[in-house]
Amino acid sequence: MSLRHALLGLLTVNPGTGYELTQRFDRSLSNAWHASHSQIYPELARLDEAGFAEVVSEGARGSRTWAVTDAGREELRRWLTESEPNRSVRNEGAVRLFLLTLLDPADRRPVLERERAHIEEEHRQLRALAAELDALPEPAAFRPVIDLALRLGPVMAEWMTEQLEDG
Amino acid sequence: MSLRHALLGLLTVNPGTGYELTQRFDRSLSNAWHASHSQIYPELARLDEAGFAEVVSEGARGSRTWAVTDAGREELRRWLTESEPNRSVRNEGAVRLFLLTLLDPADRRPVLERERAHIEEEHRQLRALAAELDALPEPAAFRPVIDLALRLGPVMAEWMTEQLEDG
DNA sequence: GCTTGACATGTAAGAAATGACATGTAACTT
DNA sequence: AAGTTACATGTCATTTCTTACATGTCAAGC
Repeated sequence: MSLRHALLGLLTVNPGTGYELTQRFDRSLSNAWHASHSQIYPELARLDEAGFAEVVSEGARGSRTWAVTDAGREELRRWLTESEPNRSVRNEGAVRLFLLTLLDPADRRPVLERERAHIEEEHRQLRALAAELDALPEPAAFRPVIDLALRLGPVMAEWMTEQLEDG
Repeated sequence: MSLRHALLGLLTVNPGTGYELTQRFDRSLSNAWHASHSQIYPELARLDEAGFAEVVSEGARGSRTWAVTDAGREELRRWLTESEPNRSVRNEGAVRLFLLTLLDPADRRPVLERERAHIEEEHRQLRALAAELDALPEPAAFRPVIDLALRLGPVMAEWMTEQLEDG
């Protein structure tokens, strides 16, 4: 159950409300997983039931701040170190890249250009995020993952450029 | 609906039975999408209903060979060129990589090593597939996508090596 | 002749995910 | 004072996916 552990992970980085976690999911995990609030709220309730997370404070507008428990931290550790990863991937963009080779070049070209523009835009946003993180007093634990993403982007963009030249 | 179009795409490459398509899904699209036969058989029936695919021959053991229709090819083209890609990605491995930064180095190390080994094994298999494809009389349309994957692998492996050195 | 494994197709229950519906509060702007 | 936007939490119907159940054929090896 990746949603459960992703949530446990985000809560380990920092406690937060369901609303906030929904946003953090999109900002930091968007290249790995997606979950909307309609999944997150019920899952927080289940984490509570399992003893892996708990409400630590209630604030304005009925907001409830959740934090991971010791049991939750241990469950996350167990999951990361002991369970076999589920390797199955879902990436529509990659499906499209694969199927694109079936189109004739005239149809393929604009799609490839759009994809390259998208990759480049993502790269710009990642660079901005990296700069933001580097300006913080303490370094973010997940900073190296941003570096990985920053390296993968140009490789994809370059491949697309070559495809556009060859096509 | 990615399953539908992935299937349409595989049928465009080559007609095939549901059984065969299940295998091809795993072999050629495993880094992009996964579907098991229990999803594929019903979807083929739906593609038939929609006029996008049809049974072109029946063989031994009740096997039925499906092929894409002209309408199906057009639907695939329309989907690739006109519809907005769904950018949401599901990749448990990437989630794990992200969350790994939360563990202490002693726990992190063996997981990183396992991941690197996995990446390298995938790379070996991709190289073998590439060699296989290059030995064929006509070049495979999707050959360039293999090249992209072959470039991404080493970047990930190197990042992991660095993480192991730094940790 | 028998067994095993690959080929081959289906269904069905349950879990997970999506997208829409529904409601209300607090802060800021005009 | 009214309007807008961001904050905040939930539910529910539908769709999609997974896992298990269920059945049968054909080829190869023993």
